[in-house]
Amino acid sequence: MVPDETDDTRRKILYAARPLFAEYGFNGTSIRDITSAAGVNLGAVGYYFATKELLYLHLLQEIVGPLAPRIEWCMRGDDIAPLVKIERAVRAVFDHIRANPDMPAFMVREMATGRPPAQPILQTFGRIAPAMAAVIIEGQKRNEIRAGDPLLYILSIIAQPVHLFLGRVAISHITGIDFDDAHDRIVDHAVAVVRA
Amino acid sequence: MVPDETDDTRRKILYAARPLFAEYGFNGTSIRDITSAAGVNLGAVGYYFATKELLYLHLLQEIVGPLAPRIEWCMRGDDIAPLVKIERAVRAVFDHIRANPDMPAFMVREMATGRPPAQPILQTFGRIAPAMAAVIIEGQKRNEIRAGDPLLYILSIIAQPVHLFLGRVAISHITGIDFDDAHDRIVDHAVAVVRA
DNA sequence: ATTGTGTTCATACGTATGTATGATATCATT
DNA sequence: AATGATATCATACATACGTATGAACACAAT
Repeated sequence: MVPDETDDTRRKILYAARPLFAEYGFNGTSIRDITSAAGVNLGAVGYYFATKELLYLHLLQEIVGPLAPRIEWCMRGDDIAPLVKIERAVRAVFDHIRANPDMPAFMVREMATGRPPAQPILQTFGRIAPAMAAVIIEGQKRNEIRAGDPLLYILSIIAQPVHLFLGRVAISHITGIDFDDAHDRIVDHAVAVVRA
Repeated sequence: MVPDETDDTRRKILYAARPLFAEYGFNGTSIRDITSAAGVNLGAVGYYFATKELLYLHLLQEIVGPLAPRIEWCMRGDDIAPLVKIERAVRAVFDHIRANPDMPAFMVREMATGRPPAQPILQTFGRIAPAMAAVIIEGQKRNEIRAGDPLLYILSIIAQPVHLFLGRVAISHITGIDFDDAHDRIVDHAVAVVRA
């Protein structure tokens, strides 16, 4: 029947699959990798998610889905300046990434294919974009935000944290410098860039 | 550089493999996909590149390698203001992406894995980073560039074009708006963001 | 014509893959 | 104790994969 939220095996699969998909991608992760990392039987993925792709999509929804209501919340409030709302959104994205460290890898892999991203991403962005665009346009009316395509600004606001986060790891590999303890510094950097 | 009938088998393989790796990733692209797209025999990859991974690395070098001397060139010139050098670098990255539309996908897939990027990327960034850092530090000394970690700025400068380019495609899928003819607008947006 | 060298070809091999199947185990309800 | 729904398990199966192999071919040099 409908699998319970408290179902142990199901949770174990989701928990194990997340970092594997993030690091090795969809095609680079086998069901056997997932089930053996989760310590469950090979057939468990088929039992709970029918196919590997449905498992992946469920995970994607779990990872990017919660971002939409968070951003929408940041855009609310008639007495709050547009720029402040935007800054809150940037911080919300960073917060979300900190709580879901695999999110950048998932997102970026989805965008790397030239084809339409998977439904969970389309859906989430379909909610975020209009809310943010309205705020940006309002800010531009008030001359508090520089003129320019709102969509490009939104793109920057979302992409900036994602790429800073991914780049942080790459840079530490290249230069040996570790930004692990510099989360706040990176956030401030991104906020400064976006504000400007 | 479009391969015609007289082109070398080796070239045909590289030409066919490039967009396949970009769209489907390393694991999502089979040697059979590549050779049949290239119209060559299955064994040709083994003959010219020994393994699929060496073919991939050769391609990666071909795609990101030329960026290093270009950026280094942009950083040269004692009588040129640091900010101008940086702006030239941003435009150079966009130019390079326009000439190599698959570059963002390759780069981003490399960074998505939490592990060290492949050698061609490490090598290229190892050349770019010191040159740009010196210019940024010089600009900060002159109070022409805001204080902050030079590495983070470099990261932004490289990542910004890559992500704007990838995001452009995603946005057109989500909103239906096509930025195809808006290359200059996007470049100016990125330059403005970086300058600020 | 023969040789030698570089290239192309069809095909084979072992392994890994996603998914399906049917048996077995678990456990609340009767 | 018996039943029946749910979950776990080992295993089977067809296919796809990367790579290896050796024959066939092209063709310039002898």
